[in-house]
Amino acid sequence: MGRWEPNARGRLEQAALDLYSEHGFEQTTAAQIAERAGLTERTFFRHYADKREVLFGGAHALEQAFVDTLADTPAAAAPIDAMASTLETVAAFFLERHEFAQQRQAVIMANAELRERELIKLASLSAALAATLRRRGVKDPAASLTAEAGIAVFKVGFERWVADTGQRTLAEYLRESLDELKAVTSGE
Amino acid sequence: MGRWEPNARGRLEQAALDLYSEHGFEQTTAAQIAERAGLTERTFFRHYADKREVLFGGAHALEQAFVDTLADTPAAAAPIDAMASTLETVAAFFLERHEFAQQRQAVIMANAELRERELIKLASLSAALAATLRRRGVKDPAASLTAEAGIAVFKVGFERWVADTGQRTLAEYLRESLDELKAVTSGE
DNA sequence: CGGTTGATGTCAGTCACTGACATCGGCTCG
DNA sequence: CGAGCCGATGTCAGTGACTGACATCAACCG
Repeated sequence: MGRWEPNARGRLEQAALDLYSEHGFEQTTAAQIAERAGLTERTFFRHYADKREVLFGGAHALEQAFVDTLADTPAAAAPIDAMASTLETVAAFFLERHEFAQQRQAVIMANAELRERELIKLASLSAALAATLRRRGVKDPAASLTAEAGIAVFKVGFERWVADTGQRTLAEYLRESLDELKAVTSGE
Repeated sequence: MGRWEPNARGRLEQAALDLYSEHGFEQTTAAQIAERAGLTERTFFRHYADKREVLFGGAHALEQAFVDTLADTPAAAAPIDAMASTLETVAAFFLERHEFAQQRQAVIMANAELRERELIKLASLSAALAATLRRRGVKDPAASLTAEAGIAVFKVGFERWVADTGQRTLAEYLRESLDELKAVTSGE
C-alpha cells in the first residue's frame, strides 16, 4: 500500500509521544515528528488533522467500546446501573496499559491545548452515551445527566488511577468514584 | 490611558462576536477584528492570548463569583447543598443576559475550537470549586465529584436555558437539573 | 506490460501568533 | 508650563501550523 514502510500512523504516534515527552508539545514541530517517523510534514497532516490529534488516535475506539457496551446492557437496568456496568467493562481496556497511560497523561496535563482536546473527546463521549441512553428510552435531561455523571466518575477515577503506582485497578477506582458520587448527591 | 479611544477590550469583544456571528470563526481573521475595533492585529494579541479567548473575557469574573459564593455558604451545609445554593445565586448573573448568551452560545457551538475553549473554562471552574470545597474540609474524591456534579448540572441546565425562548429563568433550569441528577444517581 | 489507485513528496501560500523596537499621549514633578 | 516617565499602541520581520494543487511512486489488476 504505502510508498515505503507500513504502519505510518503507528510510527507517527510513537514519534510524537516520545518527542512531546522529551521536549514538550510546544517545542516539537510537526516536521520533527514526521522526520523521526521517516515521513514528511505534509504526510503527517494527511493522517492527523493537527498536532494534538496524534495523541488521540484511540479515542474513537474507546467511544465505540463505551457505546457498544452500554447498548448491550440489559434494558431492565436503571440508567445509572447500566452506566456503572459499562464503566466496569470498559475499564478492562486499560488493564495492561497503566504505564502507557501515565506517559500519555503526563504529556497531556503539561499543556493546555492538549487538555482542551482531551476534554472535547470526553464531551463527545458524553454526548454519545446520552444518545445511546435516549435510544433506550431514557428521557432528557435524565439521559444527559446520567452520561455527564458517568463521565465525571470516569474522569475522577481515571485521574486517581493514573496517579497511583499501579496497585489497584481502574475498575476499583471507578467503582469507588461512583459510590462517592452517589453519597455526595444524596446529601452525604 | 489609551492612545485613542478608551475601552479597547470592549470594542474588540464586540467586533469579534459580530464578525464570528456573521462570517464564522474560521473565516474571520484577527486583523479584521482589530480593524473593526480601530486597532491593529498586534494590539489584539496584546489583549487576548489568541482568537478564541476574546469570547471568554467574562470567564474569570464568573469563576470568581462561583468561588466567592461557595466560600460564603454556611459551613454546616452538606457539600451538595452548598453547591445548589451557589448555582442559584450565580444564576442571577445571567438574568438580563439571555439574548447575549444565545448569540454567544451559537457562535461557540458552531466551532470545535471554541467548544474546546468553553470546556477548559468549565474544567477550570470545576477545579476551583473543588479546591474551595477542600478548604471547607471536604475530602477527595468527594470534593472533586461534588464540583464535577455541580458543573454537569450547570452545563445541562445552561444549555436548556439557552435553547429556551426565555420563559423560565436559568435558576429554574439549574434546580430542575440538580433534582434530576439526584434522582438519576439514586437509581431512578 | 500498461493502466489504475492510493499513499506520499514537493511547493507555494495564508494566517495565527511573537519578539524587538519605535512612537504616541497623558501624567507627574519641579 | 516644560522635561521626562510610562503604559498602550503601531510597525516590521519572522516562525510554524496547516492547506491546496500537482507530481510521483509502488503495488495491484487485468
